Amino acid sequence: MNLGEIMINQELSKIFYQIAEFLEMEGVAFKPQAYQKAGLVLETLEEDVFDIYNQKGKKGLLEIPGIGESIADKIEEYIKKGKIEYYEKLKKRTPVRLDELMGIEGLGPKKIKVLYQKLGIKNLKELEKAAKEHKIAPLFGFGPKTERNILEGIQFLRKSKGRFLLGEILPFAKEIEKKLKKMKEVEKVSLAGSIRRRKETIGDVDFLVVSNQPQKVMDFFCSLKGIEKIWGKGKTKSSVRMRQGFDMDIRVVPARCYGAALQYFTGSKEHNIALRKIAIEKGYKLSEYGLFKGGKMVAGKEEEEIYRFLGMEYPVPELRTDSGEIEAALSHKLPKVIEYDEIKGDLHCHIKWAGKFDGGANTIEEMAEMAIEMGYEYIGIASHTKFLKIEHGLNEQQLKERDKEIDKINQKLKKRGEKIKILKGCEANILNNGSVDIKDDCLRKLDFVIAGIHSNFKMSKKRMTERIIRAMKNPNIDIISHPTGRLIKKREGYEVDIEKIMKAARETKTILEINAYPERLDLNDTNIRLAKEIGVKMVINTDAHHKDQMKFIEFGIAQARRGWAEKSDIINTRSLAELIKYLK
DNA sequence: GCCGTTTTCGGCCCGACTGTTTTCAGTCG
Repeated sequence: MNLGEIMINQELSKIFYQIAEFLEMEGVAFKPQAYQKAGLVLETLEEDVFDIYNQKGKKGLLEIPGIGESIADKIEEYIKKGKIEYYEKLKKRTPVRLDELMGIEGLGPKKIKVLYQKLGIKNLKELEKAAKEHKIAPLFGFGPKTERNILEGIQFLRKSKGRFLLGEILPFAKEIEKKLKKMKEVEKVSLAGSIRRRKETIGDVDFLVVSNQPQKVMDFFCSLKGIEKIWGKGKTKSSVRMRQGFDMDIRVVPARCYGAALQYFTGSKEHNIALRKIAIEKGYKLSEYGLFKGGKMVAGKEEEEIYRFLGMEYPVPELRTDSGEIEAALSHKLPKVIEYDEIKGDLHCHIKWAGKFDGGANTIEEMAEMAIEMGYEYIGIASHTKFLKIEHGLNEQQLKERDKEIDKINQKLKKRGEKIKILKGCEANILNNGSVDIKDDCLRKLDFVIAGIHSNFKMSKKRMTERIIRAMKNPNIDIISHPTGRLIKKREGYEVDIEKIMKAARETKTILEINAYPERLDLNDTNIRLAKEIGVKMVINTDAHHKDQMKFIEFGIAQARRGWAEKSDIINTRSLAELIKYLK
C-alpha cells in the first residue's frame, strides 16, 4: 500500500471524529472528548503522521499532544493495514452515515441512534423519506417540530452546503450592525463568532448587543427585511434564517458582562476551551458572564481586561484558533499583525483596454480614481497576457500601447496634484515548462511582473512544483499570483510542494501573493504562517476585475492577520520608493 | 482515552435553549 503520496492526517482526523460520535451515541463518558481532541490535533497538524511514524515510530506519535498509547496504536494500525478494527466494529454495530446525518441541525449522536434503532434510518435519503411519511414525530423524545426541522435541515444542506464566503456575507452583516447601532435603545453592538474572526467561510452571523430594553431589540431584529423564518424569539436571544440561506443570531447582554460575552461568543470554541483551562489553573472561573474568583466577578465589562487578568496579551479575534496564540499571549510574544489601514497600494488590478481587452470592467483612469479614493500611493495594472484568450490577454505590442496611455494618465493626475502613481505590470501565464508567454525584453520594461498558473492544473506535484520554481528563477518575475490555485467551495488547489516553493521564493527574492478575491484567499492562513517562518515576503492584492472589487483588500488583510503576518512581511505596506527598490 | 510543578489516579469547559417532557435530555455555541 502506498500511503506516502497522500497526507493521511485528514483521513485519520475524520475517523477519530466519527469514533467520538459513535462513543457518544453509546453513552460512553470522556472517551469521546479524547477522540475529538485527537481528531482536531491531526486536522491542523502540519507534519504528516505517516512521516512522523516512519522516522520515529510509535514514540514519535506519542509526542503529539492528545495522542496517547491507545490512539497511537490505532494510527499505527491504520498505517500498516489501512484500517482500524475498533472503528470498523463501531460502524458495524451502528451502520449509519454519521458524516451525512450529523450535518442536520438539531441531530446529534443520541437522536441518530434512536432513528436507527426504531426506524432503521442509515442515511439522508432514508431520513427524508421517514420525515415525509411522518414516522419521526411519534418517536419518544421527538415531535412534530423536530420532524419539520429535519426536513428543512435537509433542504438547507442541499441549497447552500452550509457555509458562505466571508466576502458574500460581511458587507451585509455590517449593514445590519449599522442599523442596530442606530437604535436609541442600543448602547453597544458588535459582530461576534466566526465573522468577527474573519474566517474565510461563515456558517452563521452572530450579533452581540448591550441594551436595557432587550425586547425592543428582539422585535426590531425579528422584523428585519429578508427574514425567511424565525427559529426562535426569546427575551434576550433570537435566531432567524435569511432568504439568502444563512442564519443570524442575536444576543442582548447587560453592560457589565459585555466583554465576557463578546470574548465568549467570538470563539473559536477551541480558543475558549483553552482559555477556560488557564482560568482554572489560575484559580478563576470563566464564563460568558465574566471572570470570577471565589464567586466574585473580577472582570467582564471589557474583553481586554479578561486577558489581562489571566496574565495574557490581547489576541485580536483573527488569531483566536488555539493554534499557538494562547501560548504566545501568555509569554507576551504575540505577533503585531498588519493593520487594516497599512496597505499603500494594490498591485493586481485588471482593466478594460481597447474596449474589450484584459477582462477588466473599468478603464485605467477609473481604477486610478478608485485607488485615490482608497488613499493609496500606487496602483499596479496587471493585465492578463496573450495566452489567456478568454480574458483577451495583451501581447507585447498592446502592452507597449497601454503603457503610453498609463504615462499620459500619470502626468494628468500629477498636474491635478494627486500623489498616486500608476505602475505598469502584467499577469503573465506560466506555461507547462515554466516559461511565460511574454518575451523577457518586454517584461524588463515593466515596473513589475506577476506570473500565475491559469492552465493545465492537473499536473503531478513534482512537475507543478518545478514549473513554478522555474518561473520564479526568471529575473523579471517579481510576484507569483494565487500560488495554490484553490477556489473555495469549488475546487482544490493544484498539487504543489508549497514548502519547496517558498524556499525557492526566498532564494530568488520572489514575492508570493495573498489574493484577496473572496473565493480565492490564496495563500491561506497556514501557508501565510509558513511563508513568514521561512522568510518569504508577501503582497496582498485584490485581483480586481471591477473598481469596486478593490474593496476586497479587507478580506486579504484579514487572511494575512489570521496567518500571523506583520507589516514587515507584506511588501505593499511600503512606500512607493521602498517598493520599487525591493522589486527585481 | 489523555494528562500531569496538586503526576500514575482522578479529573476532564460551561451555560442556555428547544422540544420534549412533567423535571429534563440533547444539542448548540
